[in-house]
Order: sequence, then structure tokens, then C-alpha cells
Amino acid sequence: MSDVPRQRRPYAARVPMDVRREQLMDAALAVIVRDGYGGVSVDAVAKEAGVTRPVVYGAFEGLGELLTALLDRQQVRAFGRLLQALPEDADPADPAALVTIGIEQLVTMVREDPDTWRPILQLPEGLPEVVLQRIEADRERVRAIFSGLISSVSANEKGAPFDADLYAHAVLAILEHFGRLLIDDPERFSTERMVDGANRILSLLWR
Amino acid sequence: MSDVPRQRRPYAARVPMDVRREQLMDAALAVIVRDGYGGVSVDAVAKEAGVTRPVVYGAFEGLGELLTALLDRQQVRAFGRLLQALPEDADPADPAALVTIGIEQLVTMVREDPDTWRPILQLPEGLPEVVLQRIEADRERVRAIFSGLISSVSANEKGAPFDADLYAHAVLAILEHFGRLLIDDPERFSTERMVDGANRILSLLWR
DNA sequence: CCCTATTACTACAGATGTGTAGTAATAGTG
DNA sequence: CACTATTACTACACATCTGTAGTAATAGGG
Repeated sequence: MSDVPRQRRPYAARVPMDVRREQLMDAALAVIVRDGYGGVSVDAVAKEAGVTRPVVYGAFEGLGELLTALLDRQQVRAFGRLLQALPEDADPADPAALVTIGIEQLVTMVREDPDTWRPILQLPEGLPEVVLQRIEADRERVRAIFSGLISSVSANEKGAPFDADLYAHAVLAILEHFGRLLIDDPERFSTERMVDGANRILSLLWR
Repeated sequence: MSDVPRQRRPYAARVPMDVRREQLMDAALAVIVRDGYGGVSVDAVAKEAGVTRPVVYGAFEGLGELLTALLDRQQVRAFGRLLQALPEDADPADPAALVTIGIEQLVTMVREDPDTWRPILQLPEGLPEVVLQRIEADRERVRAIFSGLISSVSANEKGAPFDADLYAHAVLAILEHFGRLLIDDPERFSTERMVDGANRILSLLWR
């Protein structure tokens, strides 16, 4: 049939390394969003980026390093928006208002840009060990913050202090769960409903 | 070198189908516990069971069906123990006591037999779609039960009723999170600490 | 004790993925 | 405008997994 001499693939645009790395992370994210973590491979990322595998190996040591870099980038972005969204002029005497605004911002943020949060919230197992460890360390940091908040609230209560670490675990678990809900079923709970629910609980607890 | 005529593999014990199916599910569970869901494949299960792949294909349509059957079995076991563990003589007028005992039983159960719960609690993505749907349906059933409980408690409160569905989501998220904690870091929180934490919250809420 | 239904094994063909050595194109510098 | 450092592509050698067609062993009924 075709004794065409195996026509050469047209060269992808030549691009400096740091730009290529960004492109590849974008490609990896697109694959994750489309096919889930199960679909990510050096091969899939290369295809998505319109490039051959050796290019990927030129930019990253391997899949693990690529994913680590991606999570890093996404997490920086996510935290950036989070901090930027949180009110600076919060009244420390009115923690309920802070919670209300905080949750509202969180929900809005996840709704508007689910792709930033998806790789963080929908972690699969089977990722390189380093990646999982890093994520767990970050969670621990967030829990430490929560724990501090809970302790300070607890100090105003009568009776024994709360088990702040325990509750911090619970709070983060809930937040992550609702984050996932927002990502793969955004219609389920409205922002208003979540905020009201949280306030209702808090009003009962703080009285 | 060796022109040994490829000595035949010794036959594995011939076993009737239903027994073989159990063995294969056991093997799959062992693989999951050892290597995580990422390590499961028809090949890995066959090796674990000391058998060749066609044997697996003889017992199940494929990996999806095997995993579905496994989850089914594990879930039946888990729910069985759960029901058996729950007190039959619960005083409906004292829901706090019920919660205390319930959590205690749950924690003990997970501690004593983590392998039963691991495949249920540590669900990865990337499982066959049917499996995920089944699990989600089961969760929904559990949430419905919680939702009912919350509603009935809520009815005794003054003011607007709780958003029972919302809280049911939160409660299940917490339970699953702590289940996972128990499985891969059993030292972290003692049974007593979890029970106390829950009671403390509930006492504040129910007053 | 033999025969046959059941159960298990071998072997192959194909899909998808990894990682790398060798080669070709190109962008920018002198 | 030619040269060279950078960047990209091809091709190969492996590895792992899937599914199935064909063949061999064995347990248990007759």
C-alpha cells in the first residue's frame, strides 16, 4: 500500500523549558479533569500537549515529579485565592460573621474555578508517596489553624476545653467533603443553604 | 543453556466454582490491603491466589465483576457486624447513650477488623463505574437514616427545623474520615477520646 | 477401574505504558 | 548568513496487563 516514507511529524513549537513545564502541567490538569487521575500517564500528558514523550522527560524527571509540580502550583493558586478572598477587616469579636463570609467565599471560589480544586480535593491513592506526604502535611497545617481557632473559642466556654485537634479533623473532613460535592454535583446544595447550615450549628454551639 | 522442556506448572487444587470465587475475593482483598487498589489486576489476583489468569476469567466476567462481588461481600459483612454490635435494647428517650454506644462499637469494630472496612472506606476513583455507583447508593441510604434521626431530634428543638440532609452529609463525612484514620493510623485517637468528643458536641447541641 | 465433565494450564496476539539512545530541525548569536 | 546550542522527533527494548483458543490433567460417577 502506502510506501510513503513515514512522513515526519511536524515539529511542535520550540519553547523554552519553563514555559514548556507550565504547558505540561496544564495538559496534565486537563487530563485529570477529563479522565481522572487514573488516566494520567506521561504518554497521555504528552498527547494532550501535542508533543512526544521525550519532551516530557526533558521537562520533568517522570510522572511523579510532574504531578508534584502540578499539585504545588495548584495549591499555591488555591491558597492564594483563599487568602485574597478572606476578609481582612474581620471583627475578631464576631466569629460568626467571619465564618459566614469565609464559607461564602469558599463556596463561590470552588464553584467558579473547580479545576483548581479538583486535583487537590479528589486525591486518588496510588500517587507517588512524596505527593501524598506533602498533601498530608498541608492538611495538617490547615488543621493546626482550625485547632487554634477552636481552642480560642473554647476558652470562652465554661467547662473543660474542647478537644480542638479532634474537632479540627472533623471540620476539615466536612469542608473537603462539601468541596467535592460542589465539584461533581454543584446543584446539590446552594451556597445559601451551606452558610445557613453552618450558622445554625454554630449558633447552637456558641450560644 | 537449559533445554529443559519447559516443565509444566503443578496443577493448583481443583476446586468447585463457588469456593474458587471466595478464594479469589480473598486474594483480591489481600492485594488491596497490601498494594492498594492501584495494585489490583486480574493478573495480580491470580498470582495472589496461586492460579493462572484463565481461572479468574472462569470465575468472574472480569476485574469489575470480581471487585463488585468483593465489595458486596465485604459490605454485607460490615453491615452485619454493625447491626449485631448495635444495642437492641436502646432507650429511644436517651439518644446520647445510643450515640455513645454506637460510636464505641464502631471504633472497636474497625480496630479489630480493619481489612473488612478498608476496601469500603478507602475507595479510589478509577474503579469500574458500576462499583462507584453502588457505593454511592449505599452511602445515600445511610445518609437517609441519619437524616431521619436528625429530623426527629430537630423536632424537639424550638425554631426552624434542621437541614437534616445537609447535616447527614456532614456526619457521614466525619464518620468515614475517622474510619480512615483508624485504619491507617490507629494510635491517633483513642476510642475514649472519640466518644468523649462526640458526646461533648451532642450535649452542647441537645442541651 | 475407566470415562468424561470439570477445572486448570499454555501460548498467543494485542493494547498501553515506560525510559532512553540516536538523529533531525530550528532559533538566535556572532 | 552560517553555526551551534537547544529543543524536538524516531525507534527500540522492555514491562505489564487483557482476553481467549486450544490442550492437558483430574476427581468422582458409573
